[in-house]
Amino acid sequence: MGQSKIRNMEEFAAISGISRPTVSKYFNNPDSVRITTRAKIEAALKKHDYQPNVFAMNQNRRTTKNIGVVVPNLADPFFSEIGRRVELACIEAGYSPILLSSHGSPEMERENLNSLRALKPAGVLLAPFGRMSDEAAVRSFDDDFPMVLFDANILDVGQAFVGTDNAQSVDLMVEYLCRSGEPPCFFEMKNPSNPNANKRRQAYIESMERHGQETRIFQAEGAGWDFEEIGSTEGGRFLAAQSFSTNTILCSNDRLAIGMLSAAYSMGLRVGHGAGCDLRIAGHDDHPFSRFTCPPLTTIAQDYEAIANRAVSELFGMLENDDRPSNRTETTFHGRLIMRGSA
Amino acid sequence: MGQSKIRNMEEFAAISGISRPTVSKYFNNPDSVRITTRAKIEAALKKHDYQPNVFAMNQNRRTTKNIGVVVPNLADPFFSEIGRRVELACIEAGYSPILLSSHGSPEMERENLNSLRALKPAGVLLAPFGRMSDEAAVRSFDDDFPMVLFDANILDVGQAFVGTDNAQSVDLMVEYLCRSGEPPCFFEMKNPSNPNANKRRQAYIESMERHGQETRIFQAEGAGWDFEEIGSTEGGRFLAAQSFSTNTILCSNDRLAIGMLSAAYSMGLRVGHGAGCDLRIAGHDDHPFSRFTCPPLTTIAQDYEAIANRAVSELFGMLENDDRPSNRTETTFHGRLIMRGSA
DNA sequence: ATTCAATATTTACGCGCGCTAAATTTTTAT
DNA sequence: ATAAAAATTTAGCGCGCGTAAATATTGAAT
Repeated sequence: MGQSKIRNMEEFAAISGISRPTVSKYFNNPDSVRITTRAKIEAALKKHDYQPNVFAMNQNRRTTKNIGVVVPNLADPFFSEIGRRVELACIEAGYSPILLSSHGSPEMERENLNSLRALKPAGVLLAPFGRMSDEAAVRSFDDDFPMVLFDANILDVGQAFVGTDNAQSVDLMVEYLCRSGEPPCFFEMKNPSNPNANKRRQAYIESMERHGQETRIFQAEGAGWDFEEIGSTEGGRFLAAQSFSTNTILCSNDRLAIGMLSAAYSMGLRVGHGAGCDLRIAGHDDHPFSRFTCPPLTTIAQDYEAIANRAVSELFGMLENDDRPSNRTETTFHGRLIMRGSA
Repeated sequence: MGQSKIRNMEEFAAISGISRPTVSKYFNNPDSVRITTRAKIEAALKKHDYQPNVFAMNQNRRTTKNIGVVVPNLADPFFSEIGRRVELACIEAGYSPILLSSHGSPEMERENLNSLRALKPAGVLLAPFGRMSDEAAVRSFDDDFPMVLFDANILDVGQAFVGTDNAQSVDLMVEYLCRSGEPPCFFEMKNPSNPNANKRRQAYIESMERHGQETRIFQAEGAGWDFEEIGSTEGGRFLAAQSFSTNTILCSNDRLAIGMLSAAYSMGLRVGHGAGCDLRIAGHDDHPFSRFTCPPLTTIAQDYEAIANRAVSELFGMLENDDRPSNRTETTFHGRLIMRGSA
């Protein structure tokens, strides 16, 4: 392919022996032109490799092929992993994902949404901060563009929500922990950065009550996204003070758990469910690195793949039907219990 | 700000009592118009909040404000961290970074560069795969756009390279390990995904020779980006077979080290430099999670901030002078030895 | 007040493509 | 073969802005 330089669609159309509007149709949808003309165009394409000017296209089209993908923090492996999958699914579907991280700052989430406006996205996939999000900004964006929320829900925002069923997943863990040893204490941040934390606490409470157990919640000070640090420092403080009333700790997420594992190690506490162990620690999310902690972390696996694919297909469903269904859907996938050494 | 809806620059110019081209000049560079007209424009801006259409701008400008940022794998915390910093530095400078991950696939690196072409980027910051990169594609891109390489170098590609001085950093570690205990074995992948690996091996060899020590290199099978998995499986295999000829292992990077820590733990080996320890393990990079391994990982910290900032400033230097200096620069920053529990 | 160069603004045109309506051709169905 | 349907072509406007060249304005020096 490709030797001569073609300036624009006009020239390319001339070369391929087809009129410009038809060539334009072809690039919008190759199936919309007659098979023979399609062949001609593609033949010319092989010899001259031309592609339409993106800016001119986007300027004149009523809708672009851009998909905004906004996550709160790409430095968190959870979001980099799910963001990655969402990105690939968009490409697969012939769209151009634009991946934006808010770097842990709700304000930048607002800025990101604002930048996206200028790109006239066909739709947006947003993993919001939740209650820390600028709700007015998010709602306003929702009014103007097709939007699907994932990971964290906001009441009535977006045409769909896709995430994990925290009630189910936490119950699974609580049930396992109660069955296999002492009932779990719950360790979390006092002011969690992620709204799932609240659902998980609630799920813990309900599950413990269902098992006839007393709830024991321990909240760490500190804000931000340095979860391991908080888990290590604050969790270590609780450990040192022997505050936990059982030997089993369910952490609100894996990153806190990793921090606590680190604290326990440094205190010489032996973590695990075997004989001679002092402590059981469990997490939630099945972070990419949880398999390699010492001991490996018992946790709940979120179905990254399913969440990403469903979020994308929900959005593309709206796009292709070109309507915004009045019935907002909420899809939650079950978590899977991953039993490893730590609990 | 902002009640009425302004369609285009024409309307906005009318409202502010200035001609459209002057308004256009203003948006290109507010300082380029007379102070009195600038005041008028900004007054109008306060009342009507308008912003120029990005697509129309980019179509007609000879150069956009887009900066392509391409990294091999955002799922690797090293790249998500350095990518993050590069991104922020670009925004700071008034440019629009477009962050693209190649998801571990050199082929997608080529595709990413290709997609970038369509966006007429003002410049590109590329962390290449190195020898696995499609060198022709990278060079061709280099011909057409200002480009700065970071993390991994390719001979004579890009107007500048910014990275870490592996010779210095590895030597620092080797020196420390030799001084404080048995000389290190070197653990790496046989077919490393990252070109720095080769430099580090070379640096290890030279440093060991300088210290009058015999070099001992152990290479793991396996390819791809699941470094922890490889470190755990293959590293564990070496450990089980007692292949290592000293009790000290320097891993080519932290992720391999994390895997090996995991293997050592599962085998009941005690890692550290204290009394009663069986093994010392050290890494390289100071991954965000290395502080929280068990034991915490002794490693070399790369200066993420400095690398990101320098790469960006090298690029913007070229952009603002609007010339491509003939003298290609290579900047490497020193690594810092981070002594923690593991070695 | 006048002059003149420096600077700012306006005029005029072009970028590359989407979209539409009407005219024409080609294909499909009868 | 013929009519109906579908696809293509012709023609042309519009999108929102950048930019070179022409013109006007400014302010300092006479």
